Amino acid sequence: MTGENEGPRLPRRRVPQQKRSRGRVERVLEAADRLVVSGGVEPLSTRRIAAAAGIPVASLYQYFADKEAILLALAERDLEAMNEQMAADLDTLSTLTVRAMAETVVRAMVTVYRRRPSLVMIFVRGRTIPAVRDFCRRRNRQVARDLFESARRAGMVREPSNVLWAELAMEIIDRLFQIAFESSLEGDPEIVEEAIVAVTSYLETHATTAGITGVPVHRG
Amino acid sequence: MTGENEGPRLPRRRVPQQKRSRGRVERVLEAADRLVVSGGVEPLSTRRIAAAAGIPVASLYQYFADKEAILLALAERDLEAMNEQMAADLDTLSTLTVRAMAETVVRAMVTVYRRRPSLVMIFVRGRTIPAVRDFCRRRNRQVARDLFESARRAGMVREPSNVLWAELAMEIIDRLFQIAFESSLEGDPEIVEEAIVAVTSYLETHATTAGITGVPVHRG
Amino acid sequence: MTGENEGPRLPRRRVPQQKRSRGRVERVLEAADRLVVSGGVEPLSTRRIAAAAGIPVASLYQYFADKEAILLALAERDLEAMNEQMAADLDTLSTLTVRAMAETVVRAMVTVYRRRPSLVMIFVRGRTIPAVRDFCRRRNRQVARDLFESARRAGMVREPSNVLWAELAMEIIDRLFQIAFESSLEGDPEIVEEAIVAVTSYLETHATTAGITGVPVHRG
Amino acid sequence: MTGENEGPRLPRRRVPQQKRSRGRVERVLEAADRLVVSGGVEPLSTRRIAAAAGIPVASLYQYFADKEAILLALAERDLEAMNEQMAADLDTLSTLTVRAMAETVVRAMVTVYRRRPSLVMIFVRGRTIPAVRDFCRRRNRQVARDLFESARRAGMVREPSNVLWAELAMEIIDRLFQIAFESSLEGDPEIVEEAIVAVTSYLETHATTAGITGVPVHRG
DNA sequence: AATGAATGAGGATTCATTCAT
DNA sequence: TATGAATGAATCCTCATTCAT
Repeated sequence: MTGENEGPRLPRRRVPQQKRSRGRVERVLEAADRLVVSGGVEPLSTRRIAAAAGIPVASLYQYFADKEAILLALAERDLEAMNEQMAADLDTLSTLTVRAMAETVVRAMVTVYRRRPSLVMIFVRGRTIPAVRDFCRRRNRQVARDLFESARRAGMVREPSNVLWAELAMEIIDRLFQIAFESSLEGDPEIVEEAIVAVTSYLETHATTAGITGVPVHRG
Repeated sequence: MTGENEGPRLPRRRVPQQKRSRGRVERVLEAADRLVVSGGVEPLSTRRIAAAAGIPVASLYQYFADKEAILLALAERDLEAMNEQMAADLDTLSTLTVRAMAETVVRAMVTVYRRRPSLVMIFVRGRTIPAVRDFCRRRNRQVARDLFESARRAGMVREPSNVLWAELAMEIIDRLFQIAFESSLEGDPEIVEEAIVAVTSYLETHATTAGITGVPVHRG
Repeated sequence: MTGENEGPRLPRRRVPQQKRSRGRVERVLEAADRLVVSGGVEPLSTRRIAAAAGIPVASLYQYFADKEAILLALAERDLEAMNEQMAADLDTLSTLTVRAMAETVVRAMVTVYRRRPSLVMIFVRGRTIPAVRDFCRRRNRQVARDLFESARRAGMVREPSNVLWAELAMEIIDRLFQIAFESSLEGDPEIVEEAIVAVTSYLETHATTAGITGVPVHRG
Repeated sequence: MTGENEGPRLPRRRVPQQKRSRGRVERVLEAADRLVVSGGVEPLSTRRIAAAAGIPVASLYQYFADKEAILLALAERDLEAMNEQMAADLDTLSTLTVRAMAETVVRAMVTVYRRRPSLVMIFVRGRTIPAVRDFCRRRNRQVARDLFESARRAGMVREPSNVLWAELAMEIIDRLFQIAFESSLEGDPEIVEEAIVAVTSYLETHATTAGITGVPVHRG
């Protein structure tokens, strides 16, 4: 139906590579990672990070614009992995449906969250930091747009379409993940399943019949 | 099956009346209200509140346990109004459906948010304050449980039922409201409509046929 | 000629009495005084002041709005004394001339500067602090206006008169004092004499004949 | 009495040519110039200068001993122009009087200040930087000495003469210029005129009759 | 000659809360 | 009940400069 449908594709956005000096930067990120996993995002301070990394506070500002930049760099690193996981998993689908896409995306996210506790601490539980909250909002929006574009090109979205649908869907997932991961780093499986149900049922209200019954994927 | 169905009912939970000294307390709340509406929740401080209320900082602690208590008292006052609005509006329904309940609840919430800008500032945009975030979470859970109980008693919920469904539904609404009210105190109407769609479609996946087609309300 | 001439009078401007707690405030001022006299105005810091006063840094902010306020309070205290000295000395004049007023004012200032080394450190040498510089500028202007008003009322100033003359005269004195006191807390006497000459010769260019030859003072 | 009077002469002091590498140095100075004119002297920092010049911070130290040296080099460049303006304008006088010299010098200064806003920002308004303040003091003293020497050789100064007179005169001009240029880069004309009056009247108290009535200039 | 990297030192201020009166 | 006073703790960030390469 759609002709040249190459399946959903998430652009691999590159982390903008802060300067060089790989070793020190890594040490800072690892220190921040440790601190965040053990104590959450709130009590993080430049002092603590610097101490944990074994470098002077002032040096932090060589590698990062400010405190938040450290947090976001940490998250970005892992979100890159999440992008890859999502892209790879979506690639394995031979038939696209709204449900399949939703499920695939949700499970890919869970997979990465489980592998990266600091991502949970920052991206899921860290929304009390305004900079983090804003960052997450932007990220959700971007991922939503990318997925939406794929789905739309695959003819799964009813026209006239509205990217807002995808953005809200992503926000629904995001919130349900906050609940799922609020008391465990593993994520409550029951809530994860409900997230799939919820987002699927919502998106199907805006889907074409093909989007519900299935669109075959042709790859080049 | 439903037998004695008296329609959904939200218990009017009382604000736990901080101490006494009504006049000063009111002045504090009004001051906090003003500050929050004009500047958001972040830059609020005991000093500023006290100054705006025209009382010494130390006196704040006569009426409120701590800074957050002020914020929460402010929210609670308005959430009480929201409870009433929801209860009243639900009372007008002669036929209950999942869709009707969802729509009624969402619209009641919008009504109150529009009337109370400080509620938007605190309850919707104020989640960067951990105490607020936790409070909202508890409140959402409670409202969800109350509504769920009504719906279940009305035979709208498929068994074996799970209150989690209601809680997640409420969190979906909550999140979509954050998006709807993020750039306007009026709430983006398009997003509000989508919120109704989303939460309805989700809840219908757990509803009985009656919950979808309609349950007549018998009042005593 | 002038009729009711009561001689020049400087209003005794009151220091706006920061709060109460006399003891602590005094200790802070004394500490700042010591530090300023021994090290000048530049290396002054809240930390050092607090340490020298034996109180926590945060307490500084109970008594003073900010760091500069401490410095200015110190200066103000002594400038009050200078006002009194000037007023008292001007009071002793039985005949007013431009020269006599200039000389009296200059000598009164020297008297107080010699008694208050910290005033020299702040008001004369401390102009590298923007807040101090601005404060001095305002003070000079105010004193100039007051003196000018007296002189004008005494018929010493040629009409149409311009208060700018007095302001510039005061700035001339001020600058020559900076030179006089730059290498000694006593003030180079030769430069002081020249200051009198300079300001007198300038003001006489704008004076009436009476202003040059003498106006008798009638007191009530 | 005066014999071989060749008119006042200001030695053209050479800027001591910081190292070499002309292009980069110029770029730094231009960057500093821009920054100073737009934001004043206070918020200047090596980082900002380097950024504005498009070179690494560390390279600044190839061309300048320290941060202040940049500021002073900038000022020196323009003060050289001021020397030339003063020398040239004094050269046009066919009869020397104290008044004529004072007026010529003041107007020459104004001319250059108007042409070089950065000189105003540094030399006139930049005295909150200790290095600048000291530099200005030295410069004023030097110019005063040079002019004094000319005047003295021309027989305009009463003996026993004292170079201090010239130094104080220059400081008077300097201060009145601070007032004249404090709120405008053009310099308040009224204050400029008063500066001429003030410095003339002061210097005339130390002048010979010839210095007041006029000394013909003989050029060789 | 040029520079990326590194840093020690210090800066002012804000805050929520307690307690003696 | 009311409050003036007091404070411990912590905050992020900037800066000029050096040095190894």
